Parts: sequence; C-alpha cells; structure tokens
Amino acid sequence: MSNIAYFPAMPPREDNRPGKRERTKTANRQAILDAARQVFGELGYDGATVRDIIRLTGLASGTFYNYYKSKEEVFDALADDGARRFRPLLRVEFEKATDFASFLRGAMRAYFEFLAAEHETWRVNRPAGETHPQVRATPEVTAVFGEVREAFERVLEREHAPPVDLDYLTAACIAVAREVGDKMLERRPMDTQGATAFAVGLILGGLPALPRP
Amino acid sequence: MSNIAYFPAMPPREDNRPGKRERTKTANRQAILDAARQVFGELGYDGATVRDIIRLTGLASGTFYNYYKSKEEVFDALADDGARRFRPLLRVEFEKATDFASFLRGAMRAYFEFLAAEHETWRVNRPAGETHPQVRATPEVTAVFGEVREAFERVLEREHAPPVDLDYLTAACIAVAREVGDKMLERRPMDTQGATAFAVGLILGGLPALPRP
DNA sequence: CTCAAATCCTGACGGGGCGTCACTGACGCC
DNA sequence: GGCGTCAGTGACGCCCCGTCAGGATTTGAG
Repeated sequence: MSNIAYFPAMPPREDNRPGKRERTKTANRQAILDAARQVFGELGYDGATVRDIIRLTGLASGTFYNYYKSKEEVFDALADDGARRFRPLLRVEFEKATDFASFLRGAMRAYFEFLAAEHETWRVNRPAGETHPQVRATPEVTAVFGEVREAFERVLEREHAPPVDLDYLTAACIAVAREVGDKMLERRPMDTQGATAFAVGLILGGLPALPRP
Repeated sequence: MSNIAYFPAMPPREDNRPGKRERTKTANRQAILDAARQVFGELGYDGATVRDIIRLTGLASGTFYNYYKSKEEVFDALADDGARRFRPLLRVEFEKATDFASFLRGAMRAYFEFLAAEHETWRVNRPAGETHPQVRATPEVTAVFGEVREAFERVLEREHAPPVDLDYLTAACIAVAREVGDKMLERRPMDTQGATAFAVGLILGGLPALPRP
C-alpha cells in the first residue's frame, strides 16, 4: 500500500477523476463492505462483531462509524448491493416476457442462477447448523419486491387473467423462490434447472386454482 | 410473593408434589421464558439483551445462566415451546385427513389460526420496520418440519400419487404458509379463512403440474 | 429435631465490544 | 504558499457478557 512516487513530482491529473478525498472515501467504503462480507461469511451475522470488520480493514474504529452506524447497517448495505445487482436482471426478464408464464420462468431461472453465483463468494464457511442471516427489508430489497409485484400486475392484466390477491401471490412466489433456493444450495450438483422447473410448475399450476377475491 | 404461613406450622404435604427445589426451578425457568417473551416482543431479538431479561425476572444474573447459556438459547426455547404446542394440532389433522387435499387444508387452517392466536400474546409491540426474528431450526421446529414431510409422504403414497421432490415440496409449503401467514397478520380484519383458501389453492393446483423426478 | 451434604442463588469482577470526541494531518482551494 | 475544512485516529467511558467463590436454603439421614 506504499505511496511510492512514480514521478519526480506528483503528475498532474488530466482526466477528471474525482480528487483524492473522494477516492479514499469510496475505497474505504468498499474496504468495509469487503471485510464485512468476509467476516459475516466466516462468523455468521450473530457471531460477527463491528470490531472484527474494523480489524480486517486496518482502519481506525472511528473511521468505520463515519460510514456506517452499526453492524446492522453494513449488513443491510450488503443486502442492498445484492438487490441492486439483481434488479437489472429482473428487468431484462420482464422486457423479454410475452406472458405470465414466460416471465415467471425467466425470473425464477435468473434468481436461482444469481443465487448460485453469489453463493460462491458470499457464504464461504458457515458454522454448521447456523441458519442463514435474515435478509432485512432494506430499501433496495423492498424495491425488488415491489418490482416483482408490479411486473405480475402488468403481465396478468395484459393477458386478461382473472383477478387475484396480488400481495399474497407476490409473497408466496418470493417465499417459494427463497426456500427452494436455499434447499438447492445444499444439493450437489447444484441444479438450478431442477429448482426452476419445480418452482415454476408449482406456481403456474396453482395460479388457476387460486380463490378469486 | 410472601410466604405467609396459613397454618400454625408448616402443613405436611400429603400430595406428591415435587419438593421445593424442583418447584422453584420450574418457576424460575418459566419466569425467564415469560420475561424473554416480553422483552423480545418489545425490543426485538437484536435489540434485546440478556440483562434486560434478567432485570425483568428480578433474579441474579448468575441464575439466568443456570438455565440458559445465552440469549440465543432462550429464544430457541421459546420457538421450541411454540412448536411443541403446535405439533399435536398437526397430528390431529393428519389423523382426520382422508387424502392430501384434506390434510393440507386442515394443516394450513390449523397453522393460520395458531399463528393468529400466538400473535396476540407474542408480538405485542414491534418497532416499526423491524422484520420478524428468524425462527431458528431448533430441535422441536425441525421435528415439526420432519413431521410435515412424513405426513406428505404417507398421504401421497396412500393415494398412489405420482412421485414428487418431497424436500422441495415440504420447503415450498412451509415457505408459503410462513409468508402468507405474515401478510395475513398485517391485515385487518385478520382473515384466516382467506389465507387458508389462498395457500391451499396454490399448492393443490400446483401439485399436478410439478416435474416428475 | 439436628446436622451435614447437596443444591443453586447471588452479585461482584475481569474481559471485551460499543460508540464518541478532541485532536491532528492531509487535501483542496485561492 | 497559506489557510480552512474534512476525514482519520485511537484512547476513553459505558455497558453487557459470562464466571465463580461464597453464602443461603433445602433435603434426607440419623
């Protein structure tokens, strides 16, 4: 990390990169997030300590609190990060979809593949018997849920499907995705296609049998 | 709590109640659980502190640790308690059921009604925006899950239904029940029948559409 | 009834994580 | 080059954690 001078004098910046203040700020924020990801991965949410994260960054404790108010807030930031990366994938599936069935299939497949990819970097070394940390309803996560709901609404309306309880339907779909996804992660080989087929089959089959409000 | 003597001398115990040691032990255990229920209800799992629980019981801090090793363990004990009370209800539904459909309907209804009843005593005053504490996979909770799985297996076999991925199916049903249940708790009036109809409809409809492994 | 052993309640204590704040040095701007 | 601002620093006080030696109470035997 040494700041060796590669030039006799500090070379002038001809690009319009942000100044050093701004750069260390984003670097610190990133360092904290990286450290947090690793610490949560190794110790779990409950076992992790703000001090553990701080130690791993090499920063002073006070610096941490310039960026996040608490362990909870860093964790939420990580969840937000995931949601922010998943959102565009979901959007693409919505654009591609021609009807509810194709949207659901695409979205589920996208989610399971996203989950499998995240799993590699995220849940490195979970203590045995520990449950997954609960993903909180952060703004970005809430936004994804809302987007699912809205996509359902539009696509069902577009094909003149009979009305359903959208809140329940969204909740149920997300619940199935989460839980089947969790089970999928425990199986070897990891079968995203199988999980997709199951979840999509269940919901598509169930949809016509739903009570009409 | 005064031990006023209602008799000139300590009356002989003619029943075969357990001795005083045993009685205070169960009383303490109960006091801790009651206090924990209240504290978790008011502060949430993360916000709660072992000291908060101890304070509310009036016991010494060391006494708490004679009964439970940590905050996590008391919480799990509460979850176990709920599972232990729900288990017999589930069993009754299994006995009554004639086929998968009737079992699912009965079990779902039982769960939603149980949830609504628990809600009164349990989640008194949740801070806004706080998610529910994650119910951990305690022994008793795991047992309930296993029992659901086994009931599914038996009842599907009995009616010669084509094979399905039982793990996924169980996970999906529990997920739907949990999430739809949560949504139900937020609605006024609390409509257990509507929730049951929705969850049952979704799963019963989806069952024939599941992929066959 | 008496007494010793078993039981478990008690609360003070060392250890450590938490969040703060006065200080300082580096950066950006003129 | 000089100055105001802003983020980094780490020691500090606070509180919670889990333990343990000492003491109070119950039990069962004589």
